[in-house]
Amino acid sequence: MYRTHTCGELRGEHAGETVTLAGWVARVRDLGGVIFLTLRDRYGRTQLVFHPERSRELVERAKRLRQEWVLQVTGTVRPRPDDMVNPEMATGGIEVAVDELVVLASPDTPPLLPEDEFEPSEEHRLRWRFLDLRRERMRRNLLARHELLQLSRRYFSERGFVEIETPYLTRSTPEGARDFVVPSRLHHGSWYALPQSPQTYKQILIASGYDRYFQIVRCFRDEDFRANRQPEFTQIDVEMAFCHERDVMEASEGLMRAIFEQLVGVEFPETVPRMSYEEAMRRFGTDKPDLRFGNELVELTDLLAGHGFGVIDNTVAGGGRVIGLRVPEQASASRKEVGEFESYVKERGLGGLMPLRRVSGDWSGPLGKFIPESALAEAARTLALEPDSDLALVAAAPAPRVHQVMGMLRLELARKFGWIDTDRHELLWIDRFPLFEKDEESGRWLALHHPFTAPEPESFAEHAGDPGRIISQAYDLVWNGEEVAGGSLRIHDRETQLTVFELLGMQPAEAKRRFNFLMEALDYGAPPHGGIAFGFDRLVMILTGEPSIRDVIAFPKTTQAVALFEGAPGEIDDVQWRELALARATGPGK
RNA sequence: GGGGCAGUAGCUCAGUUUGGUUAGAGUGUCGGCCUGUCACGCCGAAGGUCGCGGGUUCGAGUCCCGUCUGCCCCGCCA
Repeated sequence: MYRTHTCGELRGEHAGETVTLAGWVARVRDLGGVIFLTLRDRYGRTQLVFHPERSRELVERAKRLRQEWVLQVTGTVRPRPDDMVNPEMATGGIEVAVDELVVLASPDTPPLLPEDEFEPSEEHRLRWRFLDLRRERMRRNLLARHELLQLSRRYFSERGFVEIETPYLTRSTPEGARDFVVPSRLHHGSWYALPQSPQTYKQILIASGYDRYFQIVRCFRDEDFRANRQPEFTQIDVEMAFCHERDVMEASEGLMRAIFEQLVGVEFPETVPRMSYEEAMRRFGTDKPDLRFGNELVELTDLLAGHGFGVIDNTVAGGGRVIGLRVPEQASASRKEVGEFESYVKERGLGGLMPLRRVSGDWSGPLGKFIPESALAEAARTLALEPDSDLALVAAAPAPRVHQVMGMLRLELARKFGWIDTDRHELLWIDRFPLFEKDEESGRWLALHHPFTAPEPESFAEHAGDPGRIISQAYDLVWNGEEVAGGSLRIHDRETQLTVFELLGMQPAEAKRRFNFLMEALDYGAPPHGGIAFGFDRLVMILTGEPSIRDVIAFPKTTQAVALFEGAPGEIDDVQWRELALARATGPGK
């Protein structure tokens, strides 16, 4: 090796030893006589000293060193003078007095300086990713990711789960997200699809008798991207045979316990609460409520309707609801501030937002004008509104949109007013999801989770004629308002699976064509089974506190799905076009 | 598909509201000084397609139109 130690390991106990280090120049402090230099590698940083009394020639050579040069140095470890100890540095008690210097690389000034005090633009960081990855923050993130990968593998492996890889070249599935597709050279006109998840494969593995499966696996979905969504992302995919919901949840909670205790360093809750989808939507307007703060949605329909206030009465007559949200200590919010909250909900499809507050004994605003005192007082009690202190924001609109938008407003207010205690960690399960939801455009029923999710037997029998009311045996795990895992018990018999396909508008012949491989597996002895998949990147985001998924992935894509560093997607050459029997589309509509 | 923010020196930004002399700062780079710094300090210099294209104007970084790129949000993401 080029080194005897790393830049992060030398301490006082090494004093007097001759060591060899290798790394990048973080900073140079040339004092004219003596030169200090911070050498960096992924383990840490160590101060080097070039002293004229030790070697004038070395000091002269050290004068030419610049940031990000790669060095190998040999020297003596010595304790720093007492008043020169740097308590900020792990190695701050020592320094290495250099006797030999080898310059292993002397690059030009790099376009991105990893030690820079400024945050480079994201475009620049992605273009020069290899330099960006030298930065302390990215080093920390990638190492946290590594820790979670290892912990997860260890956890499932030690509990008898077998990691089995499944294909990346697979067939396109009709439902769900848009597929990334790959043309076949040997079968012109046929295409592979990259998996949106290994869902069908893992169910088949269960039918094959691998009764506990897991895989840390890449998934691909060609949709629009966000701060927490990438075209390719990683899941911890888990499946179990002979299990109930509770078994999958316990296995999942075990992983979360390990994460809390070993990586986050907080105590794991005695029980992880469960909440139905219906309750979550009603109380928080979302299926992934953030429980680190309160200020829940408050149902005011019955209190505020029927008093002759047109805005409310007309909405309620059309089946709408009136929802309020308490904003503590904002009774003095200006018209402009309230206007900003109103535009926030208007941009998201609500007609308006009414402030409700009692200041010096008077109810202000349109609600105060149209609603009788007694109803307002009751509404204030329901909201726990403190007079002369709190503000409430009230919206009347069709459900469930009014809940969803007020839920978004709740999060927006939490960010704006700092309601979130970032040291808190709140987990909960959301269950009893509807099996189907109606696609507004086509009017068709779509699987809310995926088409292999088992319905709850009673509701399946009871609501055969009303698919919207069928409840599924699906569950999501929510951590601090992020959906970090989602799973379900699966259908394990052909009859139920065909019925569900049919409700989704798929005839048996079509179902056979598309999913025959799964149907056959169900025919020949599939045990009851279920599973879950964790959004691995999102777990790392929460662990590191990063707001962007791109900051926990070594080589991510932009929101336009472009890799700025290596330049993907890119052209293919004419030979490839010919071999794949592809032709460029021309003319309008291309 | 829709809405919003941004693009000026290698990098991070000011300047754009109200068009007007030579487009500034910090940092980095280069040169000089400095023997205990740790974002070392001090002095000096070089460094610009104001994203790109078009328009208005005597004159455009600044106003108008178009376009590209990055980011955020809604829709979308079983």
